[in-house]
Amino acid sequence: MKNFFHLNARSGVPMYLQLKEQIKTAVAGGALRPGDQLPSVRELAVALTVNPNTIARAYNELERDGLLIAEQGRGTFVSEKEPLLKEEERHTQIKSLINKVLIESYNLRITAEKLNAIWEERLKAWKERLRNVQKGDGE
Amino acid sequence: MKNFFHLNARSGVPMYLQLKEQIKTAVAGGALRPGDQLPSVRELAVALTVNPNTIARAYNELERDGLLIAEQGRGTFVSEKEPLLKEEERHTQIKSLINKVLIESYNLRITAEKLNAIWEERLKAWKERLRNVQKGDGE
DNA sequence: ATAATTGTATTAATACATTGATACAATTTG
DNA sequence: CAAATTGTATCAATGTATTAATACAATTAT
Repeated sequence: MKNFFHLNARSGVPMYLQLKEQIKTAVAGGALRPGDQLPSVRELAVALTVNPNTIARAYNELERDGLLIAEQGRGTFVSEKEPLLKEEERHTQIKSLINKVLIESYNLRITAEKLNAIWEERLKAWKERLRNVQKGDGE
Repeated sequence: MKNFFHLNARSGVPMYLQLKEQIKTAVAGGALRPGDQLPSVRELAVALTVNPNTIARAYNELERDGLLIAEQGRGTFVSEKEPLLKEEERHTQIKSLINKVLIESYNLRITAEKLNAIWEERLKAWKERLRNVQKGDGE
């Protein structure tokens, strides 16, 4: 399996968190699809020259979040199930993230109008990407 | 001065970070306006039953970000200046935050359409709030 | 069956972040 | 000018997070 991932031991960000982010991005970007198998804990540990526990921790937390499924003896896969949280909870989570954007935007002196323009631009790019993913070219 | 702030020592989130968030929210929400003086390091430390250094750290980091201005012997105030970062950098920062929203939204199985609906609702509420702040009723 | 491969659990070493105690420095107030 | 008030700096104590070493358990492959 091709290896999307790369860790920086001196970035300040814990390596297991770096990996989590990269997996989430790979799934959201279509590079990893539901059902896909991830590298084994040991294989990836060797490739990234890090302790297997570091990989396991990232996998574990993403399983807890419902994004991955780990099966002992078989491997770890991108989940094909619905997320664990109820729709309302998921909306609450997104609203909270959006609030952070609004507050940060205000403190950066970005007007609501400019912010909305940026939003529309990013969302459009995102939708375009989703279309391409559906056609099959993941990343 | 009325005290907007409250800290939870056992929340897992460091208290100086809790305070930073609350100050940023208070500024963005209009409860604190440019030029307003914040409680002194000691005064707030007593009110929140925490070490003065904890308050000072939050103030310091927000000053480094350009949100506050501290003057020895005088006090700490909400900045009236423009932010330190260039416009392009500020836009980059917001785009990065928006990207996080998009990725998280995808992994939560929220459609782009639904996400946009939530965005428009939140933005509308935010604009409404900004209008009220301009009229003077901060918080 | 046995070996190999996978994820899991336990424990420990280490570094770092957080908070506090205390003293210092600049400005304002009387 | 002296006292009070403000932010700043330094140092130490402590807890916690991160990573690693190692052994265990389940499944698959031979």
